[in-house]
Amino acid sequence: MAAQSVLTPQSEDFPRWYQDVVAKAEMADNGPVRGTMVIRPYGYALWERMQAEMDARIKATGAKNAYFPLFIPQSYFSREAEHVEGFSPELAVVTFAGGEELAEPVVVRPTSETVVGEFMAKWVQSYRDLPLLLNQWANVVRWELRPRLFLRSSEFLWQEGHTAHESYQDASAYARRIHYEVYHDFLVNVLACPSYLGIKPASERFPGAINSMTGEAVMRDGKALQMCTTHELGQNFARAFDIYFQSEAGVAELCYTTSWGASTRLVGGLIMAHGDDHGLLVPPRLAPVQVAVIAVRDDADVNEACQRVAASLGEAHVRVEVDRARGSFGRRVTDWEIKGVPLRIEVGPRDLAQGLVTVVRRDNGEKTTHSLDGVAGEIPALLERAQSDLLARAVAHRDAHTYDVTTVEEALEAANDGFARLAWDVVSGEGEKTLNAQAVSVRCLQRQDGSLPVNEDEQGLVCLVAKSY
RNA sequence: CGGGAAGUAGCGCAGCUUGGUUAGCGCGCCUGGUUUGGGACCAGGAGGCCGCGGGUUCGAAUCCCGCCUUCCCGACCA
Repeated sequence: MAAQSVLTPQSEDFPRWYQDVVAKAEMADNGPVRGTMVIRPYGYALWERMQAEMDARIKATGAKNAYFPLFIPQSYFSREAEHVEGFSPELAVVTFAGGEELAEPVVVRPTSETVVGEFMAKWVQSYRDLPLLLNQWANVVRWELRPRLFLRSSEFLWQEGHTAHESYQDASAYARRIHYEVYHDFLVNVLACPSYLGIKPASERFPGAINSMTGEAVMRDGKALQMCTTHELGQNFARAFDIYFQSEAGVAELCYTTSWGASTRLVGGLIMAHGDDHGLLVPPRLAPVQVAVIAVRDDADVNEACQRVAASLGEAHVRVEVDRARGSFGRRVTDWEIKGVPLRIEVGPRDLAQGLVTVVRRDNGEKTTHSLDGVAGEIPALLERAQSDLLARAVAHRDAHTYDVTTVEEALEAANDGFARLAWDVVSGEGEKTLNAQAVSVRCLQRQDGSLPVNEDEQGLVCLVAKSY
């Protein structure tokens, strides 16, 4: 029966494969306005799972959710020189509303440091009010020149954290905590995406930040994708928005602030980090549907057995969906594969006659036979094994596509297939320009042991360079 | 925003070069039946401002101009 592949093979045309997956897995459609995106239920379910996992981690660091307005006075942006310069080109500005020209144009938020800063200034009076740890789940708008579903849309969904602290040390420590305990932990343990953590070189820094940290993942085609970002804003925004507090000694002092975000781009990252020619591959801990219980035939006994298995899985807190036999078996199997559901339990009359069902792993195609009564109990362990195998595969892929080199020329060569790692001294300055001219950028700087530097001034740093999305 | 490609049914495409009556095909969709252990089959059926606007012409999917959108490669970027 060997059907022709439903998706364009990755090796033939990776961008086309990506679009095929987005469409065939029913994740998203282009919106009517350039760069906008309609997120379909399956795509949104994936995002909701990401939200749930990240939200729990964010709250565990002590931050609380709040919500700030979509519209920001344009004047707020001019208060921080680098910020306005960095964001001006991609702002959407409302100049006309309620039937008339507005006295002051209103910006549709591209990020909320400014408006949050304004209110932090109001809420922070004393050192006792610090740290102030806020997060919001919101949409933002950036008028991007080259949109791609999930990876870069004019409007996207994200979380943005904003915090204010007494000291540089406290702000810096908290930012690093977010980077490790929220983002890195989520990326590794849920998304199974082992990304490189590092700091951005000055050229790639967030407008207004004194330091930007990033998590850079390796996609299946070897390109880089920034999965998250954490900024130390120093006192830049505190100064611009008068975020002062009175210290224990009774002196007015400027706060240190941070901001950090992860967006619906992660859905694109999920696709490109794990997907294969059969479609998406969703790590079990993330999957909105972890197990599809598939009725091979629309038969009373089969359906009853499916319901029983699904019910026991539900009791074991496994996210499960039953696929009754409406349509051909092969078609339904293919559809679940495209959506990347980690496990299928196939229930058919032949197996059932012996009290058996078949379990199939999406990641490696492995089929195993289990007893109808016992299968539900074995699923959690199978899901965990699939999760760790997926992570191991991603680590191997990352390592296989990371090349230690010594010159800018070698780095350029390596960037055709992945990341190049080399001494930052070699690249800093002219080298970075040379790389940029070939669409290769410095993704991040690390210490030699892979840990996060304090800043770019540290000696002996290495940089990871790659082509990126 | 620069360079390239493309917009014809939900999706993928043919038709356009050389303008000419009711615009085709495959998949999908609907109805009925047979099916269902890896994208099923038969029969019948629905579905089109040929991206939008203007122009040329007796006549435009087809030729010309403008715009919009999508895709690829860059610059901007989560």
